[in-house]
Amino acid sequence: MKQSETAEEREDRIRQICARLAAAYPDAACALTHANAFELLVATILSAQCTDERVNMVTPRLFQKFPDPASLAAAPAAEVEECIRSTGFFRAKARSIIGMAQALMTGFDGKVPSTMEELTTLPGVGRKTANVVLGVAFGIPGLPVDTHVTRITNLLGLVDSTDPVRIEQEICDEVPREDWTLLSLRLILHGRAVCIARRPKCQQCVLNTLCPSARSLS
DNA sequence: ATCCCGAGGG
DNA sequence: CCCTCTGGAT
Repeated sequence: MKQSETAEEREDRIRQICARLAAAYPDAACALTHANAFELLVATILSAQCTDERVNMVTPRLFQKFPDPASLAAAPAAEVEECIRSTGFFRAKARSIIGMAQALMTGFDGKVPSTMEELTTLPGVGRKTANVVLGVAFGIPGLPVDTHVTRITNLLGLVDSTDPVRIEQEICDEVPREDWTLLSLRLILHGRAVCIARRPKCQQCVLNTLCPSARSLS
């Protein structure tokens, strides 16, 4: 049986994990196509339980028809639903983005707010979506915890929880603030390319020797 | 805990 | 067929 690592060993392992991810994904960036904070907010809401690639297929037409909060706030639900159908959860997502746009118009002068407290008052915007917008659009450090971050941090033995808030707190507590946003983006890239949920490619994983869940052969 | 919901991979 | 995809609201 492997005994639990000391605080120092853990700290060092986290540093190495961050370093190897940085080397593997030096140019990590948000993959959601967007021209401004409003578009990013819409795209991020649409990305729930859906690949970013598919979101990018529907947003050009959506933003052409509804380019700003004012037009989206006044959009017929059926028309929005038709635009975003292929992203799944289309009725709930249409309700969310239209309601979000209306809330921007009535409460925020048509502008996307830049605080966690304000963002999470918007329909369809939870902590994960808010963290994406804060980090990518406003450069405010945060750690969006999605399905990939949840899976990988648990496999790595850095956390033992599926509670996003708890994961965010525990990881942020041990990683420099300026690295939070990129770490999240890199974990997501890693989760898509290597540490795939269904069948992790442990043989070609740069975190192989740092991961208690790694298998040497499949 | 459950629902929302389409699309692609294995 | 079953699982998963940058979740959030009830």
